[in-house]
Amino acid sequence: MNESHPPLPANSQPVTLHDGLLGRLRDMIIEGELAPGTRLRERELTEWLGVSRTPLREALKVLAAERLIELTPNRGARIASLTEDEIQHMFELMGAFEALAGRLAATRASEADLLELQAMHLQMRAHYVRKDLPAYFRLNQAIHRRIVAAAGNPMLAQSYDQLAGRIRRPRFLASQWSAQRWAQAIEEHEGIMAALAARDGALLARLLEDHLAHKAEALLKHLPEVPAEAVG
Amino acid sequence: MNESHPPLPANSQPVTLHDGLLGRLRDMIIEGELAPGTRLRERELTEWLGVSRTPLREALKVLAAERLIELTPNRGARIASLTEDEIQHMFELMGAFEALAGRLAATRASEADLLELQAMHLQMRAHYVRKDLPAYFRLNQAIHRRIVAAAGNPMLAQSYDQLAGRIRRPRFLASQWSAQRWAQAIEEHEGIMAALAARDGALLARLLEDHLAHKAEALLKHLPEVPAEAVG
DNA sequence: CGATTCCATTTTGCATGCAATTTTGCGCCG
DNA sequence: CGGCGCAAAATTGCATGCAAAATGGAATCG
Repeated sequence: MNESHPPLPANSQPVTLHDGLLGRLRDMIIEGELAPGTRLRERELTEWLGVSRTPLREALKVLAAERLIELTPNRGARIASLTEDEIQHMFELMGAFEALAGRLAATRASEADLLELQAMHLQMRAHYVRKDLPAYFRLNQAIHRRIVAAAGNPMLAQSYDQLAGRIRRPRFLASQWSAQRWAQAIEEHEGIMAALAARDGALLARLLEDHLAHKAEALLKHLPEVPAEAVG
Repeated sequence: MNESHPPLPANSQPVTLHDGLLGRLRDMIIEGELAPGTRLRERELTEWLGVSRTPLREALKVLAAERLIELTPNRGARIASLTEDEIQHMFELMGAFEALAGRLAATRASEADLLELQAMHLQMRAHYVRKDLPAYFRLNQAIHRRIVAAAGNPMLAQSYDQLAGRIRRPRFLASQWSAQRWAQAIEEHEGIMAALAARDGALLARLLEDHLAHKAEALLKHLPEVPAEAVG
């Protein structure tokens, strides 16, 4: 009998049905295919996804635990919506996550981490020059996620990912920010990369937190312009 | 038809079976009735809890999402265990949570919050004098939770609660610390209360983080003495 | 004309049954 | 005596069926 982990290639293919459903539904919610407030009827989803209710219900329970949907007894599920206050609170928390990640990454990041982040940064800059907002947005998220990973604290990475998932949709929808804000964001990223290269944890933490605060400010300023159903 | 929230008295009684199970199982794991690594067989649990497999499986999925159990496809569930590294990472993250809570609570706490915390603090001190460790432990957790609540950020409170739930068992098991550490903890709490009363956010954040770091240090020093099955 | 009550329909919650995978026990061979 | 293979038993994953609750709408009453 062997108790050690099998050589799983990370989260490869989902072997169970409910796990696959979970991933698909999570993506659909985060990508914004399902608007907040939308009611999810089990029968409807089972027909659409080609499975029975049992695995679907299991997936819904998990999504509710992740707060991506709201599940009320006997009244079904609806896509969770975020108030402006909740978004503000999330950014507050994200700021603490990023600051901690910065402080840790400054001392724990490997040289390979730094090189990879530099490469990602340069490519993101290229997306900026080409004004390819979706690609820029994705790579931006990836860079921040990579910094968190370089902090070498899987618990932090978990919590970060969960919060990032919940807040991603309004962030994307509101990313039609002004060209000026975009330029400022790039500049801030330059500073972040420099602080990381210098392994100045205190500075990196401050820059990351400020950067996020600016993002929050830009988002909240543009929130009223975003379709109401998109944020709740 | 009315879309506003019904007048739910918060989380009263669980109306659904799986929700009730979820609470019971969560408590059993956190309280340590179920040792880490223990295999959970569905049939066994259903007989023990008097329900069918369907609601039980839904509850297990949620517990897995909260990382209180590990669920491997076709191979069932076992109580999650924590390595020493994971515990260390959790404390690192908890430190950031508490620091943020302290910074926010210093400016956002109401006078009622301060009064209630003072009362709790005094009672905890009484438990200390009586050397009632379990009562002290519970009230200590409650005080920290109350500070987090006073920070006025529900998202922070959520993340904090989830992490605290996962780490609570080893903390309790290792709380047979030396009398000296216990005295030091009380002293640190005095400082924390003072900083809060003075609404000095920076100081409060630092004191809370240091306090937690000391707890982590004491716990990790005593970990080897704790039964292996209790931490994994 | 608006609000209410009642009933048909829909939808959720749970139990059970079956197929597939894993685990376990035993005989067999080296 | 120890390792291997195979079959029986146990266990998990999923689908379906039934009961309870909620939803929608028409008929009724004020």
